Amino acid sequence: YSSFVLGSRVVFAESRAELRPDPRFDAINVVSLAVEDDGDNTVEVCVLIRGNNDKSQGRRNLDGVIGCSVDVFPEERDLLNHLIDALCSIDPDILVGWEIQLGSLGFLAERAAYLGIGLLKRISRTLPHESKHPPKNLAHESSQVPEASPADDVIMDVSENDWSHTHASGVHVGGRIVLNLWRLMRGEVKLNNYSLEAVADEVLRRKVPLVPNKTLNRWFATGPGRGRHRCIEYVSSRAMLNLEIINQLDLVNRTSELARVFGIDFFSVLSRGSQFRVESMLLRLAHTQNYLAISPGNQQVASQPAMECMPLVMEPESAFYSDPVLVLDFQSLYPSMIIAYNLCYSTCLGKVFPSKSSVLGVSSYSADPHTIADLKNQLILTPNGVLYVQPEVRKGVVPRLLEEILSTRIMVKQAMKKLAPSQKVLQKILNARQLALKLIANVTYGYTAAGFSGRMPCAELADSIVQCGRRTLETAISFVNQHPLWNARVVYGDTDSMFVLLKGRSREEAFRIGKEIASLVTASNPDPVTLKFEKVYHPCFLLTKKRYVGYSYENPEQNEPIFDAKGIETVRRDTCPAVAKMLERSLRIMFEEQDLVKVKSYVERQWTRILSGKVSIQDFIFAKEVRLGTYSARASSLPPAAIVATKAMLSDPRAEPRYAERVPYVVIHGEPGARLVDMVINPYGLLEVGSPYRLNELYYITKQIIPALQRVFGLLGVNLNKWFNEMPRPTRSTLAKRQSALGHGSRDSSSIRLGWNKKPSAKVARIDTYYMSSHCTICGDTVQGSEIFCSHCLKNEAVVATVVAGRTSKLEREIQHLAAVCGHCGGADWI
DNA sequence: TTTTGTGCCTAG
DNA sequence: TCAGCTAGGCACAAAA
Repeated sequence: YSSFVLGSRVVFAESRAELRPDPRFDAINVVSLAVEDDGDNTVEVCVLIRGNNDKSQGRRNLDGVIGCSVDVFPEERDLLNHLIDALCSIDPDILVGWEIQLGSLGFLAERAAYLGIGLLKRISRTLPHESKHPPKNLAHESSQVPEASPADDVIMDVSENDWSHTHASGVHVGGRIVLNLWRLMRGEVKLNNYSLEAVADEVLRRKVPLVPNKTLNRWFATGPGRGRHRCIEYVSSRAMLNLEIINQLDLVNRTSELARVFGIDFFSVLSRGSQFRVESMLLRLAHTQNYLAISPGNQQVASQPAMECMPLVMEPESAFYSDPVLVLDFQSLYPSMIIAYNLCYSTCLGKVFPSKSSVLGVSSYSADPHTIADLKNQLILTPNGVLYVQPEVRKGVVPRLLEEILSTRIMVKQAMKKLAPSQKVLQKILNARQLALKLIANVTYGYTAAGFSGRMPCAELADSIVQCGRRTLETAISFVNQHPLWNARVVYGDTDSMFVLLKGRSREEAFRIGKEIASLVTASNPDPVTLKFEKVYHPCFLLTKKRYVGYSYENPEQNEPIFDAKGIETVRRDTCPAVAKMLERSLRIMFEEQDLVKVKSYVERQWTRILSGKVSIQDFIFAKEVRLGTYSARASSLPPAAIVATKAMLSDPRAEPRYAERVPYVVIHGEPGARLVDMVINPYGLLEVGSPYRLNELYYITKQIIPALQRVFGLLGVNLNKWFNEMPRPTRSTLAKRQSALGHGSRDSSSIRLGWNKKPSAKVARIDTYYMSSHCTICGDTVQGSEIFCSHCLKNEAVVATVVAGRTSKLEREIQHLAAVCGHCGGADWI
């Protein structure tokens, strides 16, 4: 651990026109390594450039600029060989890349293999394997050096392997951990897309530019000097970003802590599933008690009895509640059930009335009747008709494991409280540890119920856990409903939670009653079952099962409520931001003002903006995960996001989305009666100059925004469609005048595609119309006279340089890229 | 027009 | 080879 080093690399390669780099055609121009030494937390950057022989010139222009070492190689092979040497001497434990398969290390390996260099093998820490199938020619050509036969490097190391391809990266280096950072980020932060820019914004709170490969090429081609320097600086900054993100999230320490708690190795924490973690802990404990686990085959697992029990999910009384609603839930309900009722593989005596005799889970067992008779006062009967022995007879392994996990977690939490505020590192470690314990406690039930891939599931045991939980919740609900003093009613509950309506009570009273309920229900249940009083909603909407939203208060002193939504569009990623924003805003207005007139004027204002095109396209971009190759052949067509991805692949095979990558799309006007899948395009398609496409405002309003709002405000008797139909329609007069003044009036009208919008009256809103705007093309600030850019952006050298360099006809396209480089307006935004 | 199946994402 | 669970809502398109 002491010599721990992170290596991070970004590759920039040549590419042809708009295409992404392809190792079969495009040479590597720049490789940048950011190396962090865990001992002193220093970061060093090494840059390798392909260029002319004049090394001194390269150095002179680059030295000291970003504090990195730069080496220039005329030949690509030399560059790669030097890279391999550098990696071997740095000898990092972990190699990180943003996208390991098509970019970064994967690209390097593929390109190296193309040039006859076995890169992955040569940076491996393990000795070359005694190959099972040695190349036949090797015996005859003994002079051949190992790296001269790199073909298997590609086939074995960068091959298309379903599992490692979709879940890790498929790129392996012996003795080193290879991290595919974007995929790890999916589990760390919830985002609409997992580009480096989006993650840097979320994690580091920093806007970073996205410069297309094509632009990098142009910069690089200017040779030693400013342009090439900018290219190198950009590539290096991307490499360092990887390290910064990892450090900000404390990824390495947290993963190490998980590895320590579960007793598994570092990479398995990231690459293996929950079963592996549960087993690691369970088997270790089981062995100390002289138990061995059974190993049923796939057939056995598949043929175990079906599970019959379901958690309780109440149908909520859908309504707007202006009275306080309490939210209480059982803490770690399933682990509590396992402990309280001694539920375990090792304590189960089977069903009282078995449908098939002597079957228990994946195996067979029938309890001896005499034994059962002897134990008759020491048995536990679960609500699904399964017998278990009491802990006095035999303490189960799973209950013991969970008891230890839960009590350790309490100890860790207490230890955290005793820490001085200065002990931040220890604080983080202990916090990671208690989270790991919580995590493992909650998936232990899943282990017993793992049907598809389970290594040791047990249907009866899983059913007992669920049904005990269900009975506990049902008992609590009727207890609350029947209590004579509270006048309370449970209006919703899901698995382990209760929503209690207190009609006509104040929030203060609600907090008092909430505490009472929690302590009485806890007292009426066996240890360690605990009902926790979580919060008071005041007011709230209950919509359907698993969908509700309210203003929440966690203690009586709290004055500012928290907007708390579950399951609705504001927290979902399968709608566009416009829907989420409008829904949240109107809910807040409703909660704060309790006045539908104000809600109505808000949504009408927004609809007007949308219809007049005064909106940011960003708010209308959908982004959904795409898993090409998994779609049903029976279905009529692919989902919209998959359509967009497939289209992109037609012109550039390297644009294929990674498995489960989120692919963005917008909905545009189409032929009347067109299906949705015929009206989706990549968002960039809308921004191109002369684009015939137009955002389908009516689709967004009538198919996305209105239904979402209707589900909420319909509960108050509102008809959103009526609101929309009776709303005065905005005219696009300002825009139309401007266009006709430019002589652009109807040039493209024949190519306008029309869909929902039956009247072909709308004009094309194109980027060049904004040239007549009184706003800066880049940042939107007001400008003087006929200026295109505001004074701030004009002061930005990078912007001006690129504008002046480009010919006027190119200007329009460049503007998309300019927004990314502008230091004033923060960069990555759309225009 | 209603029902059914697929896909996606979330709650717990 | 490798893979915790179920319930549930909703959009969409095709079949009934």
